[in-house]
Amino acid sequence: MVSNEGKSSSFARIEMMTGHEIRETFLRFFEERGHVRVPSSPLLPANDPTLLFANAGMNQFKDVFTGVERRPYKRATSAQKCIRAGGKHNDLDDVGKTARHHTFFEMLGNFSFGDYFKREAIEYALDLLLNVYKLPLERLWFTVYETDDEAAELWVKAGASPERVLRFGAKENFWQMGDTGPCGPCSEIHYYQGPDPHDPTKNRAELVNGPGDETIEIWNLVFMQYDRSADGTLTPLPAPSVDTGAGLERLAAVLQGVRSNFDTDLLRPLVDFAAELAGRPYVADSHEGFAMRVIADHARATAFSIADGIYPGNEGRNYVLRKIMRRAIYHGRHALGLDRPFFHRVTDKVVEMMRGPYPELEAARALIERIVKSEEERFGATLSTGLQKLEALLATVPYGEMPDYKELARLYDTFGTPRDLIRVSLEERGISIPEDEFNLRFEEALGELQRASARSVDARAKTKEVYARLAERLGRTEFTGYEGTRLAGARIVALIRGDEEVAALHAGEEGELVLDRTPFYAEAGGQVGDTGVIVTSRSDARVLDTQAPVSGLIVHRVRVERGEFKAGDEVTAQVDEERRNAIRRNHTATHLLHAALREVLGAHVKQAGSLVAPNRLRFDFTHFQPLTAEEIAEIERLVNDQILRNVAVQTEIMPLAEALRSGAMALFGEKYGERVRVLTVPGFSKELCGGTHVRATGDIGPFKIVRDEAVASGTRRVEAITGTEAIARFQEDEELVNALASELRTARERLPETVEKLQEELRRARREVEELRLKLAAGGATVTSTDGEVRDCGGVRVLVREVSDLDASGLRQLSDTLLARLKSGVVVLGRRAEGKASLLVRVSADLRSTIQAGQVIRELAPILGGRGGGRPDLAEGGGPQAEKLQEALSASYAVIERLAKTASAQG
RNA sequence: GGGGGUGUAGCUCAGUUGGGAGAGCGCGGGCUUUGCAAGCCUGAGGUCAGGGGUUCGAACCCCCUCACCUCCA
Repeated sequence: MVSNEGKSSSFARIEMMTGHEIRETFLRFFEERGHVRVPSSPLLPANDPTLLFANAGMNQFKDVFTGVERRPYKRATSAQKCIRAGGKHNDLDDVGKTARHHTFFEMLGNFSFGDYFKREAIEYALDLLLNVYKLPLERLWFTVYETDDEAAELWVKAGASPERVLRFGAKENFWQMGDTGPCGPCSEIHYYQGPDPHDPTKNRAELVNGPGDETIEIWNLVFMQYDRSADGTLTPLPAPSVDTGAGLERLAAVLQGVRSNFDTDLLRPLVDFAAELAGRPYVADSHEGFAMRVIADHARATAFSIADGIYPGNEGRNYVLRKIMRRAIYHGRHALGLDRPFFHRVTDKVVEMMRGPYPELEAARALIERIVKSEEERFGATLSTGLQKLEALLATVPYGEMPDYKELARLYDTFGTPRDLIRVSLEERGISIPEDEFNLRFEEALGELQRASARSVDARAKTKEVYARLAERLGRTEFTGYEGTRLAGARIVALIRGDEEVAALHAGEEGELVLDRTPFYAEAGGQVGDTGVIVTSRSDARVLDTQAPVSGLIVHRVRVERGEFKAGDEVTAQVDEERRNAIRRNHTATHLLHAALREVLGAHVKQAGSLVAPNRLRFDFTHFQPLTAEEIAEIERLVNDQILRNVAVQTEIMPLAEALRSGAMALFGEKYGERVRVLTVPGFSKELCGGTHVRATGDIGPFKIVRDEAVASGTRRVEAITGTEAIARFQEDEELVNALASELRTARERLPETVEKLQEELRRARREVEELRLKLAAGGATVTSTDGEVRDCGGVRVLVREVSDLDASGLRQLSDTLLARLKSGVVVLGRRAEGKASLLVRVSADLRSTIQAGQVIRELAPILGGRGGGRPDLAEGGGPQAEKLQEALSASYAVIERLAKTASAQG
């Protein structure tokens, strides 16, 4: 029985624990009870690609619970950094509105991996709460799963009074990791934080898992007891485990006697700092107070994410982070009037507050500031274009009238204009809509918009059943391709055609072969699959590709050229060696490139995808701006230096933990086995990698980056070539430069300046020609004087001329001069060029109502077999029948005369 | 991976069924002047992102490419 030494009557604490002390106390408590203190895993979940962020203390122990992974301890305790944003756990929009919703929080927990079970878990929990944290027993409530008599009994034995132990159904008190796998009942501790705990009308059972937040859950103890199989049956686990979780912020609120997590010393200084930046006091129950809480919470999520290598971007977890950041920035701008970048100062405050327990924050301090600031600037630009578009949209409807929801939603979808901003702008125009209704209609419109454009692309190839069956029956294919590219005496263990296993493949057929051992590398880790041949004395097959549809099962896609292959046949497998060597070069070069990128650009560079093919390599990585020419040159130089060193490439198989300890680069979100292969280029690069590599770096030959592009915001892609490909490229470049130099009659090193000079000369010459032509055309007019050319057509002065020396724009300029001389009248100009003729008609302003230039051109252009049009004072047209230009020009007198007469008759 | 959008002077952006490439700021020169982003006059500065097509004619319409923004998986 756990006794409650701290008497409940003295609710006022002797001295209040800080958040840091509460965390430390928790961890030390369990350390003293045989638990190993395990550091928080990064927010980027290693070993679990299905998870956007670490979101529970047990994440990093998942494989330990399922028995896949073994650790040298059976008891652990941790404070885990978690982010929950969106999804079923937490709606981003709730953060700041309630006392306890957060994007970022810390989860305290103790874990037993098949060691102790319910009894100890319950005793420890109660002991810690009552005797260390000194919580009064009469404020505590306990819940158990409805049929878990064992737990209920244990709580009472430990000191709880029986009426304080409540039973709940599966929704509240049964936990499972997924649809299958370990699961079990859980037990929660709740805390009554209202006044007068002795009054049973106030501190009552209905409040547990009930309405309001007088009573809140503070600790969840999960008893992993069963294994759920696909058909839903539960089998008891041989070694039941314990997984508990207590939110640090909640615990702090309880221990510090405040009702809101935002009033604990973990968050309040950030809220106050936001208030200080805004220059106004924090009033909890106000719009401004809400904004300050949002900023405080989101600043923590932001700082911790960036420190763990998650940067704002437009996909996956990066996108979630961007949403979080922008939400904070928006609220700061809008509710608090913080127009200039401010958020990076709040995140910096987070670094200051949390760098003690989380030194990674201090290490990334400058990076955090830079990234946050640049996101603030980018978002500022997005906001102002969004506002402009919104203004433009509002201008299309009468004042005070509601625009189409679909148009508003389009604004959000296309320009990222926050919906709050849209709603508020509407309000400023006197259109007020209840927030709920607005959100609902907005969502509808948005859904409609996105459904209209969405196509069902989810044709993700399910792993064919045949592979799963084969993998189960055959186990892992032994891969011999590290040592050699040729293997005699391999045995065919399965053949597949289409979706089915077959007994044999015959000449002319395509299908798949599985061997017991193979030198063929299956596509993995970005490296493409090998090609080559598989032969027996009587038959040949060409290997077109090699894949591993199920981990460990190597499948050769083949076309049988001669004879037949049956199960049990002994074959010789020969990989296309030249191609494989090219792949080796590119793969090792990829590692060198990765290391060089980190050295030149910074440690924030992380691999985001890669492709290793025989003719090139492609590498995607996180970086927030295009590479400069100097950076590219520096990277190339570094990589080539390593190649010239010609050091032997080493591979080693070791346990994952040891590899990570030795500083090997691993990919987050990638699944690794317990024993991993580590590839080292001594003194430069160390990475986990299953691919095939060169023996020494010198084998790679020349290395050259040929492309740098953006693949998404925050992610860049470079492509490079090595070996013979690079040499071919250099030769092409050389040829190109030589051809240019000889064409331009200059030395190669003077090419840029020669071209620049040529361009300048060309520009000047063009301008000069233009001026001269114009002068010539207009000058002709002064010499001969316009008088002889001008004819009177029904009272309108008309000047017609062919000027084929001028281009279209020269024609317009000449018409200016001539029309000015004419003062009142019509100018018709024609020109011939490139087998076409064009016409231009100008009418002086005073005649605009009498003769329309467009009308004239519409009558003249058909003569040339074309069309024309324009404005009343200027019109252009033309047609392909250039030989009829004179005819058209002559016809213009009659046309204008007719129009002039019609007009005067009407006038 | 998919949808939507943008790209015009150094910067911020206009540009009307397709018919003369513009404004403000900045920059050069001149004038005026001691007053708060000084005023007036004047000038330079453009591959309308790149390529192809339609057309008598394309910044504008169609197709491809690139860069950037944005929403979603």
